[in-house]
Amino acid sequence: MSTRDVTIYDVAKALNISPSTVSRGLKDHPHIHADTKKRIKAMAKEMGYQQNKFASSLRKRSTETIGVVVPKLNSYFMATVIAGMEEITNQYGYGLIISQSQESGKKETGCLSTLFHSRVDGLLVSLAYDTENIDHFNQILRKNIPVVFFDRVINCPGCMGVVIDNFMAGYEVTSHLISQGCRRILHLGGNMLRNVYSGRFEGYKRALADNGIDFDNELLMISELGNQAGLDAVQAIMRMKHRPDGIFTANDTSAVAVICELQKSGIRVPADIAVAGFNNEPVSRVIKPCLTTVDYPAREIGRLAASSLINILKDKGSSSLSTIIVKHELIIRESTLRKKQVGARK
Amino acid sequence: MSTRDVTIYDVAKALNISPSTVSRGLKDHPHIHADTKKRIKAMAKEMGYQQNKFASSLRKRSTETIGVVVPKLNSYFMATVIAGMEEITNQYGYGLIISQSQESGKKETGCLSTLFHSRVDGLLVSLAYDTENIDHFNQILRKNIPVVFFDRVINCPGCMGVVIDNFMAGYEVTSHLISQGCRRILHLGGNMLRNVYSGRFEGYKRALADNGIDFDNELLMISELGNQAGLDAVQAIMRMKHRPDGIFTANDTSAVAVICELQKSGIRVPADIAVAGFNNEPVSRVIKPCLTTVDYPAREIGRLAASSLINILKDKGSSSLSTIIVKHELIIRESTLRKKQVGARK
DNA sequence: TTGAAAGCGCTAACAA
DNA sequence: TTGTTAGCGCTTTCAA
Repeated sequence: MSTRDVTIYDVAKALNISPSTVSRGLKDHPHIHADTKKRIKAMAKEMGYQQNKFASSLRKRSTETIGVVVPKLNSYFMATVIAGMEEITNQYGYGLIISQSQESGKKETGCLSTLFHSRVDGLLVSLAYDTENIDHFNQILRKNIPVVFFDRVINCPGCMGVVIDNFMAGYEVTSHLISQGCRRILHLGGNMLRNVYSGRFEGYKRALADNGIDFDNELLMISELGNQAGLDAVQAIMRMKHRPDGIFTANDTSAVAVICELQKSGIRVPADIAVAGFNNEPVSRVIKPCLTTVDYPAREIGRLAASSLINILKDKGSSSLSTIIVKHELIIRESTLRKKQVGARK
Repeated sequence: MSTRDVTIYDVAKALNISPSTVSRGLKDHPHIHADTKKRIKAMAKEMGYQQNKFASSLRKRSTETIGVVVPKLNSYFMATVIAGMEEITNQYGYGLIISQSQESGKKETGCLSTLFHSRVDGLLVSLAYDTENIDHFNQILRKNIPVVFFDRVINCPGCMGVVIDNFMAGYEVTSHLISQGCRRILHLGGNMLRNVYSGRFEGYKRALADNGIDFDNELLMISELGNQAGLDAVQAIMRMKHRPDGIFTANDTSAVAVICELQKSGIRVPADIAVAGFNNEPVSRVIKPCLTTVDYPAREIGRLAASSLINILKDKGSSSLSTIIVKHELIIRESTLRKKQVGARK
């Protein structure tokens, strides 16, 4: 191909010093004379030296690379989380390898294996929809590669997690619906293996209980929370003899689909049925009526997950690993406002 | 940390053969006896051998890694393009490093430099909104690292591009608006340095001309095509003495913002003003009226870009580099249907 | 068909 | 404060 790269040997020769001194000088080793450092850096720059990361990784047995596994990339939430991660990792000189599990536990296994073989130093993971256990992490955990989960976490010895309080958020959404006069609230939830969905559901149940409303199993629907799920849910609702007067869906995508379909069926939102979603995706402000939802501090989650991981990587053996809970916010909009009151709008 | 990795030396020792034979056997070198290969592979598997990519990269001076630079990750379009790329690159054993320029030419320079230092074998790039030239590619091009642009391409000696026919798409959208009785069509466009925006604009102009409508400079607005741009555009429209009867925006985000704001201002869509967007993002089916837009074959673009790059990488010197044009499709929905006719709906 | 040996570029233990 | 030296694990040329 092209001309060979400049190496520390070339720089050393040009300066008439040894390669190791160059290596040390370049990374500000304390034992090198300030003048020498200056000369080394100047010469390196002049000659267009750039470090060969493979040689370095090979030697140091560390890659300065972090693997990221997300269910999908196509949400505003994920894009923002990743931007937050990049912000931190770039600061510390780490690179990011991003891969999508496409919500499939099987593909997630593939992603992990690829990242493992790329010898990432650590992992940032949000689990796929249908991941059942952490067997596919064994290989990684055995090697003591640290893993920080975010958003969709799982109980995993020695791993950290960054989450919101899904229970509380679910509780708040449901309480809000109740405060708007809803008594039969349907919950459109996801796979209860995922903390985010079980948490929201438990919060929903507790809010019902705290308000003296019995939980009705007919009003719980589990799905993958996509567009189709929204349509199906409305079909089912239309067939009910005793329809709900409120719906709490575990994400915005399905909430939007539900609202569209309800409206098509001649049902008014929120007058007949109030609808609340989750995530505060931009689409929640496009749909009419605007969607009540829960906001996540996505960028902050990304930053926290990344800096936690880097802490572990630096400290090597930092113990007291645990879970970080960041705060969420209930965003009240028209889709649930049935009483003429001043709600906090956004 | 943990136990050392299994190397080809370990496998060789276990089999009482030489490391070079193991290396060859593992990659199906033709000169190795079939039996030996079988034994090598079996033993490697049994011992849990996994190749050290750094040693290999260091030696071969190639990383089997492809760098991807995109403006932003938060669209359905990009997520799908990337999924298409992964599909192909995984097949050929290449890894992907994805980075976001956040629509900034300056950050794009940073991304390229990082990827360059990671010594990617090739690059897949969609340019940032305000990138002015290809100076920041010099470093990469000088090293003969192949670059394939997609969607937002640029004229660059020796580089390939994968695009849709933006001119034709712009022409079709505008012609459609005209067929719906629009005569004063406003174009909300982007930076004309970007092929996608200049193409759409030129198509718009040509359609006007072909229908005997003079291009009116007052009806061209350039912006970054975000939410705010939509609001601003409507503000400006409201102040016009002679308002447009149709709007063609260069993306769906701004089209959606425009429709919301028009409706807030008491203007009916499409009766008073018809609105068409571009990209067929999912939100185009949420907004009411549903948005007329142009569909891109995102996954296909990703696949084509990736396989083109891999072809170059394999063939080493493959010339006749050029541009691949994939087909788009005008999706007609309610936001532009002003005449009672049967349109192709989707 | 297989083996020996050199070296990719860097780091770090040890020596000076 | 700087230098010497020995690898990290792999590929590949040359020789057998």
